[in-house]
Amino acid sequence: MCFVKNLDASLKIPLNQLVTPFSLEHTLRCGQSFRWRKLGDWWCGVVDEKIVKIRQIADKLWFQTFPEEMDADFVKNYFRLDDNLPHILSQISRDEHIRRAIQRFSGLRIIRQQPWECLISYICATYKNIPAIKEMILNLSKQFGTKITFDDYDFYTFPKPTDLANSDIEDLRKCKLGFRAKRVLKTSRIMHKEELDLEAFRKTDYEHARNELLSLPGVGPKVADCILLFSLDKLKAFPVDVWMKRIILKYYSRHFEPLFIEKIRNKRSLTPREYREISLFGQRYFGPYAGYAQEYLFHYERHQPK
DNA sequence: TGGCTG
DNA sequence: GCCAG
Repeated sequence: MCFVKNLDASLKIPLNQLVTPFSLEHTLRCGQSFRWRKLGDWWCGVVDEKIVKIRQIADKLWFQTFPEEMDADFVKNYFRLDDNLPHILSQISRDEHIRRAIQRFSGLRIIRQQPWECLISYICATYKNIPAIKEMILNLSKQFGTKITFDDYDFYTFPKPTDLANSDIEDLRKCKLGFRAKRVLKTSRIMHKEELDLEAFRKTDYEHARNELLSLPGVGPKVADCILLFSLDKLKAFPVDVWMKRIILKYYSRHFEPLFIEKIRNKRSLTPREYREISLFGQRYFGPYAGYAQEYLFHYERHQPK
């Protein structure tokens, strides 16, 4: 077990669970990111060009990065430890359903992902489940990224825009992207030409950033909201997928017209108008941190026995 | 509103 | 879940 070296080789981040509640496990298992796997006691992921190896023991976080050594601020930034979670949770704590989810998954945080990787990941996520998405992202990284070996395991960095922009559509298809290949290629070319500055959207408002994202091939309302929430600091974004629809039908139907509920009940996907109505409800009902509410409800419902 | 890669 | 028709 040479992989599990002793903790002395790691940096420590003490967490005061009262002020900074955090659960690494819930945060990495809730399906927002596709790049982490658990090896022994450690979670391992690729962030930027670094391998990050991290574990939590009670109120302490231990981590190492490779090849570049990163400090605690890097980890704090990635896991949004700067969010005032107690305050956020008190804000979204609107009813018994969300309170149950918060209790069950306390410490779950939204991750601050890299916008470019997040963009491509959620274009790929269209009409796919989480394991399939993880596989696509891994395939893309193996094919177009850079291999880094750490603790006897191989990791691959996520390809740069130029790598995908200059790729052959057939090679993208081989990564099991299917009809998403064309969308990924087109969007990569736009990003490669730097026609859109994703990072800049961190500072602009939600509406503006969203409209810009919607201009990209493969980015509709749901994908845009995921990118805004998971990588662009737009915590009011309220992505609506099949799970969120189920949650609305199960717990929140009384907030909608009966006719509306009937319409969405039996069909597979929402029209843009229906999407908008549910998403706006989420933002109105849960407030400026609606995205956090969405994550807690989503993760909670996915763990409910059918 | 249906078709889409496997 | 997005996009073409």
